[in-house]
Amino acid sequence: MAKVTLQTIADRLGVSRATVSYAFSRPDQLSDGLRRRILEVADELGYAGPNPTARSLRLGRAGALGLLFSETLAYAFADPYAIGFFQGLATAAEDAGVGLLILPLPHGDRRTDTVRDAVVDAFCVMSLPDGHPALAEVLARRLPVVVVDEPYVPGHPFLGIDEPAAAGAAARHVLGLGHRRLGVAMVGLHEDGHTGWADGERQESTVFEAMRARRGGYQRACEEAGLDWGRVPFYEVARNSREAGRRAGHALLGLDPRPTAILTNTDVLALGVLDAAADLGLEVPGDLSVVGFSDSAAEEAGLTTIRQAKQEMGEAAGRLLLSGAGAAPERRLFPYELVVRASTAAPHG
Amino acid sequence: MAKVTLQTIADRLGVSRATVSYAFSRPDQLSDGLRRRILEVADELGYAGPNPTARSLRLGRAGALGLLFSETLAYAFADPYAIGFFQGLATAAEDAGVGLLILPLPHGDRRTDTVRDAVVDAFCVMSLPDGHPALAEVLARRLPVVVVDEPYVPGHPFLGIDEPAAAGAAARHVLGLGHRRLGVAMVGLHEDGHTGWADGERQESTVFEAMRARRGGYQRACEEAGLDWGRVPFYEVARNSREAGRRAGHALLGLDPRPTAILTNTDVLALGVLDAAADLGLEVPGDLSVVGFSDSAAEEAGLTTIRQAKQEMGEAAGRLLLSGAGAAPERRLFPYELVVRASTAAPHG
DNA sequence: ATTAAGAGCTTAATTGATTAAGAAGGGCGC
DNA sequence: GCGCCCTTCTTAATCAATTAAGCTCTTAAT
Repeated sequence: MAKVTLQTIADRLGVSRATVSYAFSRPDQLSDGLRRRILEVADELGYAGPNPTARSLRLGRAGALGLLFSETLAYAFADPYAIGFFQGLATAAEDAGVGLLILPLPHGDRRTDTVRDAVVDAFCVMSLPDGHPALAEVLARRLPVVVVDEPYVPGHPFLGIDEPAAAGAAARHVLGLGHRRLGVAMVGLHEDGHTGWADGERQESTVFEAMRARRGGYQRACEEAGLDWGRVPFYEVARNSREAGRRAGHALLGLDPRPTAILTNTDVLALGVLDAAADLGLEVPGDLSVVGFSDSAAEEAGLTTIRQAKQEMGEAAGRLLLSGAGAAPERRLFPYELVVRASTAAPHG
Repeated sequence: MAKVTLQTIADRLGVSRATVSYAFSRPDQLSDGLRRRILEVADELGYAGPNPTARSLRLGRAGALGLLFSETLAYAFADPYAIGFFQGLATAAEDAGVGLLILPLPHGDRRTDTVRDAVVDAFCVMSLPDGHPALAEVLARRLPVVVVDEPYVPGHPFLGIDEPAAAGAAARHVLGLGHRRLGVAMVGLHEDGHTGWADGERQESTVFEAMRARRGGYQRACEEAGLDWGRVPFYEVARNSREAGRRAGHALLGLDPRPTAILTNTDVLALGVLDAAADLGLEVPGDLSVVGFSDSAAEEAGLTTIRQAKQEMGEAAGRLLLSGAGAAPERRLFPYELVVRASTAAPHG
């Protein structure tokens, strides 16, 4: 079963390759009879149809959108925020009839062949740490690119939220309720897999721009409320999992004096903190207030959080890339919203 | 800014195109000096690197796995079972350093250009209804294909579970607890968007093979227990959502006599049934037993369900396709397991 | 001095299509 | 009978690479 190409069929019928091509892609250029015969022979020979790669080369379009995400794919699919974004992006892709090519970035070994070889028309980059080699590789491809959340790349469209403001809103909410002993649990500051207390230097050396900005928002709000940021306990975890959140929760709640409010930079982490509180028999929000981020897993748990329009962002990213105007260097900040639920209240006492 | 190709660089330097190609892909074939000069000029001209499409054409590999799913992508990303499967598939893709191309199947208009044009090395097809045109299109591509869950395509590898047996286990569980008044709520029987009671004919004319098999498993178990299947109320919903499950729940629980146990073919639906029970002030499992399917969203809710190894299935599918032996017509049934939690108990007597 | 080996580059075939432009033939009006 | 248009097909350029094989020189060994 040798390879069957347009030429094979052409030879068999004694017609030119062009004719066979027309039979598939431009029926009006051919007499019905010949066309039928061509399709018949194609079927007989087991022709798989015009080779998409060759077609793509000739037409100069790939029919796919590339998606880059900082984490392993298994992880990406486990993150409710990412999933929400994917949904939006997929909707845009679907409407345009193009595929969505999810590109793995081998963690550890930092080869980026997969970016170099991706047959796509544009790239959507989401949450890459500063200086990640994949970003350079993407830019080298000179295709339309839009970056979501981080990092900001001058000259390319950017989609995100006003991170410091959003984080500030979360912090001011609990401060406004009267809390003075805050604790912070954050994931995604570094890529070294470290879990534990983070001092000022570690906090600021974050390689994830958005997380850095978020932290800055917390700090600013605290300082405006007269708190000494240096005294706000700050726990860093390596993975955005409920289990990691629980660990952070235990660390923070084990302090003396115990924080009365804990800020987290993801909902998943916040859920873990709630678990820790439950472990210790603490009432939420009576003994402890908890704030999440992104409104991705918060509703059922009654979690106060910052809502982000993740689906809208995904769709906007897709449309921007597919509109061709994908290169317009636009910095678009989406609205966020503090959603107050049952996980926050004034401290007693 | 005209297009820059290998040739542009070659011309500029007065060397052959082959030389420039070697500079990128086979450094050992070139003197260091020339190679450096080539890379320099490439940079200067803004060369985007060897064109992946051309490369792919020449090398005969796409570096991507195609994934087909019956639903809209936004929906696929909302389905915990699908997500679990994706995770596994993505892990395999990641290990092999290939991308995962998610292909939208425009719902409604049934064009399948996207399948025809997909630049992939193999296809993974998941849960397609009988006779869906996309399947024919996939088979026409003559690439390695593996089908997951449905439909079974003779001559191609198939991955799934023993649906009738698994469904039977779910049914026998409640029957064994002493329930005699069962109700069934199922999604994904037809594509006509119908929600309501399904008579025998509608039940059996299901276009989704796996769901048909599942239903058969329920029926068999009921009949073996001496129940008249024709009297078991069967409610069909169009979408796999919690809201749809609640609707089904209300329909079933509004019957007189009221069922004491409800079987559902997804966990999401089961959660909706629990909502309906709560609406009506019914105790679970005291007044009502509920069984889900897939163990995709069941743990937190304490739902009794059938656990499927979705991640393992995804990984197996990926490895099968990437091993090249992807054409081996294997029919592999994965283990399932009845997980009994707090949503089922004996009916009170 | 002669030959073999090796380094460094070029030639040319190959991958599998699309499509503008041209050519051959038939039908029609004048 | 002549020119003109239309249909139907062919020719040939093009898309952007990879790579086996061949050609020149050096260099080293005999």
